[in-house]
Amino acid sequence: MSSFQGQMAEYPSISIDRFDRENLRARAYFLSHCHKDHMKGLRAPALKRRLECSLKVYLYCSPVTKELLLTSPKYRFWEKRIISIEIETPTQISLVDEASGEKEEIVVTLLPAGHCPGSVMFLFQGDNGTVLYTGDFRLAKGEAARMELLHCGGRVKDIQSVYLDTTFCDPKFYQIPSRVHVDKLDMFRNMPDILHHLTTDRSTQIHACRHPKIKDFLSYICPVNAYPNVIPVGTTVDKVIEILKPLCRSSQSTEPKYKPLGKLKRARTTHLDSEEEEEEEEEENDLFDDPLPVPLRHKVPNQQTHHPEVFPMTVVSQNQPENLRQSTGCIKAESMKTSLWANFIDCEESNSESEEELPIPASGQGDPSPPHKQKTDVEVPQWDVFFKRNDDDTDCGLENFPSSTEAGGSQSPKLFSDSDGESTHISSQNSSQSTHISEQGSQGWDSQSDTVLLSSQERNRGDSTSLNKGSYRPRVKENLPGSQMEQNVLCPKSTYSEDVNVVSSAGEPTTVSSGKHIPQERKLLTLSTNADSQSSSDFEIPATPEAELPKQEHLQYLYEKLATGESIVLKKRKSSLLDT
DNA sequence: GCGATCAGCT
DNA sequence: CACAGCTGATCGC
Repeated sequence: MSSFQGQMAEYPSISIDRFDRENLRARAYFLSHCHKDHMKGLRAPALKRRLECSLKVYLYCSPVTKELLLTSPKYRFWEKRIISIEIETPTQISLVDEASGEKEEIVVTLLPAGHCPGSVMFLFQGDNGTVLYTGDFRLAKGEAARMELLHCGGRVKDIQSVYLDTTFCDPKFYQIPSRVHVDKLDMFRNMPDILHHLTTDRSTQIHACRHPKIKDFLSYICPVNAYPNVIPVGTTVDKVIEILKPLCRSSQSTEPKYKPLGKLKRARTTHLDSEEEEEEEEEENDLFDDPLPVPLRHKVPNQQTHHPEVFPMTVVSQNQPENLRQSTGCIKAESMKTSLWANFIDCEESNSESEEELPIPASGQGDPSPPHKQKTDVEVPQWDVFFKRNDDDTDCGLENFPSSTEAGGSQSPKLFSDSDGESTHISSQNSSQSTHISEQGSQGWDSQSDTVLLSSQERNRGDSTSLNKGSYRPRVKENLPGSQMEQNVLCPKSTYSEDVNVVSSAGEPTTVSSGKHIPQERKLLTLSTNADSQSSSDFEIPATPEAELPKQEHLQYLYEKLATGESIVLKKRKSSLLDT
């Protein structure tokens, strides 16, 4: 059980995974994943009343978590107060004290946690430093190194504090609980991509074969402080802290860690399944060489960077002929308030592995890396992209918010139809199973202009897909409440509008982030680029490249079963995929 | 009646 | 062993 009380020392005005007691006064809530032990107080009358009185209070989570949460009638009252944020898309949020009017800006980036569908870690950046809340995470060694958004300029960001899940802090726990099957498929009814890979058959549980060494993660991040969220039975907070202390900055060399993310990524040939390989690769690739490995997709600044210190953030941008429309925006680290963004063009890197290409929407891969490196290829995104995380290097920034990259990558195309308004997109994050689903439209959000997406990955969204065609159906971004919510991508100001904040014209469909800033709105439409094909594949969840794409018949079968309430037992992906 | 908590079980 | 969640019992409001 988590011992975390919901608040972080640096940003006490926000509450994460706890919604009771002191947390009732939070200016914003964050839910890392949809597990009961992280939802304490989330449906309590006290919080319900709070929402009724405080119209500016929202709950931020990943699209998948939002979807899962809202499948329960007990949490439906949150429907208009939940803002989903795409994975790896730095998003600026204004924390307003409704009583005093005091406002604080913070940028949050969701990073896949690999714990369960939709699970994320939260990286917060603001005036009080950069802090990381891991929630429950299960990342293989090396995965942190592949998260661009955890890096800036090729090295790990300067993280003040890490609030982490220390469940497996004890050396004797190397095995992840093997239960992975789900009891109910219904909750995934709106996420066919995920559904296709689930089973209720306990005998065919997906076995987690990674060996988390919650230690590896921390030593890599090397924060100033590390706070254990979970104190295993039989131990004490002090003991856990003692274990963590050697991994924190004071105990490590002060030398900056340089990790060529891109290289790592490139090297990686397999995804989930081969963790070990990943690990090895990682080790091999160490630093310095080749700082700019071949980027999977780099975003190149398409415009100039405005601020020297700015780091690229990805923004979906206008249409560029090629695919990448994303531009990267940059933010200056310290100046969140004024965030400056620069646009970058996203370049894709080619992964060596070629697989099928999924039309990935725009790519999001941003390469955080400084403007210098980049290439602009315009190729179609490759399969790997979906499965791998990009490790581009990055940026920093508010530090870096590069990433959209993955986002892009991860955000994969939408699969199923857009037809209903809800298209689901799942991006796969590689190993981590986190899935992202873009939400559909929720239409009616109220406005909230406080959220801004720094980078947009929208493209990923299926939307983008449509965009290409020009047939883009305006998808509203649901996340953001209402029109305003549009997330603005933080674009470099110059490029786009200045304020990041919000914006959208009301009424208009907000496009996903990227579009937002685009001057004329509807650029989105034009965005096309990225998105391209609708073909985006659906799943990203499968960790392995060979994973199969759900066939129409399979989906049909699933839907029928769901409709009739029958249980579904699927074989896991190992089965063949070949046909698609 | 409902929520919170705990134990037991899966 | 831990995880995540459900069920049932108990207690308090």
